[in-house]
Amino acid sequence: MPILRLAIATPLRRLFDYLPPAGLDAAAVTALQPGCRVLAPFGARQVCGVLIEVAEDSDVPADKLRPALEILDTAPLVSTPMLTLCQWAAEYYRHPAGEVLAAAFPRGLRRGKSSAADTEPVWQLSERGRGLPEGALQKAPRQAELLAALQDRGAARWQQLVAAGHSAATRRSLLQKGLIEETRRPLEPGAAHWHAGPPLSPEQAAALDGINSDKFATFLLHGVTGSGKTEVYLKLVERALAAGRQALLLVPEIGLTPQLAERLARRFDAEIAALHSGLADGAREAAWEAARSGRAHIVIGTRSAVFASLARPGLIVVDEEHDASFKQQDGFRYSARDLAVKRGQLENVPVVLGSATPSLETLHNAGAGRYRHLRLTKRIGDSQLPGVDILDIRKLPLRGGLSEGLLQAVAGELDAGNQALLFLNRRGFAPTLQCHDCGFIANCQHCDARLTLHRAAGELRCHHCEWRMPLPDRCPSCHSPALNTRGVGTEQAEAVLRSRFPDHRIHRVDRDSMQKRGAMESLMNTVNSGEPCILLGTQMLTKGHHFPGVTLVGLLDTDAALFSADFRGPERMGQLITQVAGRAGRANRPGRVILQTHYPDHPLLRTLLEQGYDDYAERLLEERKALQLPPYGQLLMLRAEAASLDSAEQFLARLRQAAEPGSAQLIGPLPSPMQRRGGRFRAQLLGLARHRSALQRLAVQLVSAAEAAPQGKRLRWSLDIDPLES
DNA sequence: AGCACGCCGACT
DNA sequence: GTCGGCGTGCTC
Repeated sequence: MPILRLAIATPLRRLFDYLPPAGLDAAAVTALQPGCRVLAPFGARQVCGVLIEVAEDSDVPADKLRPALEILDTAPLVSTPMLTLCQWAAEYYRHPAGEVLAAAFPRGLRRGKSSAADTEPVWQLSERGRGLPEGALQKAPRQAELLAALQDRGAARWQQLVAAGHSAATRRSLLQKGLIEETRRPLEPGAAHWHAGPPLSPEQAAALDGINSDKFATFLLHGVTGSGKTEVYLKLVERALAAGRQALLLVPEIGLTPQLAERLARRFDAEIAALHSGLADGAREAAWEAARSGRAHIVIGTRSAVFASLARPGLIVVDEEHDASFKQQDGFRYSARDLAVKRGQLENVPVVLGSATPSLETLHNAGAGRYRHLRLTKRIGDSQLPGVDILDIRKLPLRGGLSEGLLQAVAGELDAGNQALLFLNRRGFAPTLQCHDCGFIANCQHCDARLTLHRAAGELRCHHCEWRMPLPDRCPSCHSPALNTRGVGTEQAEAVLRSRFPDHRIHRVDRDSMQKRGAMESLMNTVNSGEPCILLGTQMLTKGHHFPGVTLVGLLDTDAALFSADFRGPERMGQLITQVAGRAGRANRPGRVILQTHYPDHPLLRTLLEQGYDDYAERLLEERKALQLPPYGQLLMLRAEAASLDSAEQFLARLRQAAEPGSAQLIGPLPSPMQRRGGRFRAQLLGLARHRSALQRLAVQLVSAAEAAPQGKRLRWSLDIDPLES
């Protein structure tokens, strides 16, 4: 008796065996293809699982096997390489296969909804229509035209007919006469067309030349900001489309999707499917189906799009590959960048990782010859990459975090008709509220964190949980009215800039000011109209956006990054400063970057600014090597969250005891960096290994110990392979 | 994760 | 007497 082995979306880390549904003969069962969805009873409910294999027999006792209810698809909804990728990811990240596969489906299809994507509705001549004598319908020229069109084309999508000028009224008349009919036909991709873009610079041409494979190979496209990486991507997409294949482009944030999509749409007359978390279920399903059926020529999306099946994959691009948003930070903690590379291998297509500031992992892979390293060192046009001026702000008076020197530089640019961009990675008015009389500090009741003052909202808010409260007018502890703020957020800097530059527009760009949908796009339009203005914002401002009119970039306070407890702190700082600085002086205007700091002689800062990101990264790699940290060592992190720190730590201590780490090393349990968050206490156990295999063995042991531990059911725990935060 | 079963408090 | 609280146990 053949057995259907299903992946079911449940936290249980195993596959489930079923008997074939009643009424299916043995031949039909063995012909079933993995990747089809199967409806099956699961405990007291019905679930939709994915067929992984048709097996000969089962280890499960025969009396426990239940028959599946229905095979939902005639053809696999997940392509074979994607099925392999999901199983690989389940193993690698030690995550339940059913949940990994669930990530590969849009919500509706995950629940067993039927997929109509294999066919599309088309109009064609009916039996009677085909038999109509020549020259009929003379009194209805519109109908005759539509009839003739269908005669020529055979069958056509209604959209195509509308585009050719036919109307719904004409269609209705012909339908009533029984001359045409609507049927469904298998989906066929339309032809893609495009126009040649601007001529490539010699460097771009050389890079394009270097990415010379239509088979699997990984390329690092390492190009300074403004060097025209996107243009190289477009040429690569062109190549894939010319070969009749699809291109997948991954970007870090939703905000970047419309921009790239728009640029693609301008170049390509082709179907472009966008996949990101901001999409409603219906739109998401449609885009996903367009990708899977092969109708979409280009698929662009965020992290989760790495799981979108493609009928004819030809290229995978990961833009801004260093960006942390490619790593999912909860639940199934995968790295879309790393999976993109694995996917390229499984589908045998080239993978291009692009960045101005590549991650140390990627640089290391390139250095080891696993990735081909292609460089773009020059900016397009004559524009120069600006140097960074350090502004020593020790002992200087600051207003809203701004020194007089920086304010004057801003004034100079505005007077010259230019735009200035100021970067402050802290939203709100001030990060701390303190009583001047008794020293009381407003802390969150649920987290080990200070409450941020939001003046416009008249609130204190926690940036780590949902907690917020009205701004008190007296100290809650000693009732003194002498409440002071400490530190500066974007809201405060904005207020200072407004009073200093009343005649200029100041655009604040952070999560609070950009809540409305389309706010970013309308801002981009205003700013790119070229009017002199000040842009003030957080990270949001730095990711990929182009501001051609910006000639001055100011970094108000990046000092905190110099003293990060996390070993990745310096890497992130280098990427951030380099990325922000890169926003200045595009097009043909020279740019200038001013960095305010209390530590002008800090060695990290000096290396970065004097030698540039590449040498800086080289130095960081040497340090990582000496400490055997990634990419020279492999990490895993087991986190636990409980009602008390004690129980979280006890749980982890138990796991540590149960594990035989072999050559791997275990550190902890230790309280997590922010011990209490959202009212729960967090602790962690870090695993370090020289080799992947040792880390994998450790991961297996820790997970089985966690599942066996009696406390395991009462507290929340999670395993993070290749964690970004430690 | 769901969902059922099971054993103790305040309601018609 | 029952409706329902969430502890614990299972899912091929």
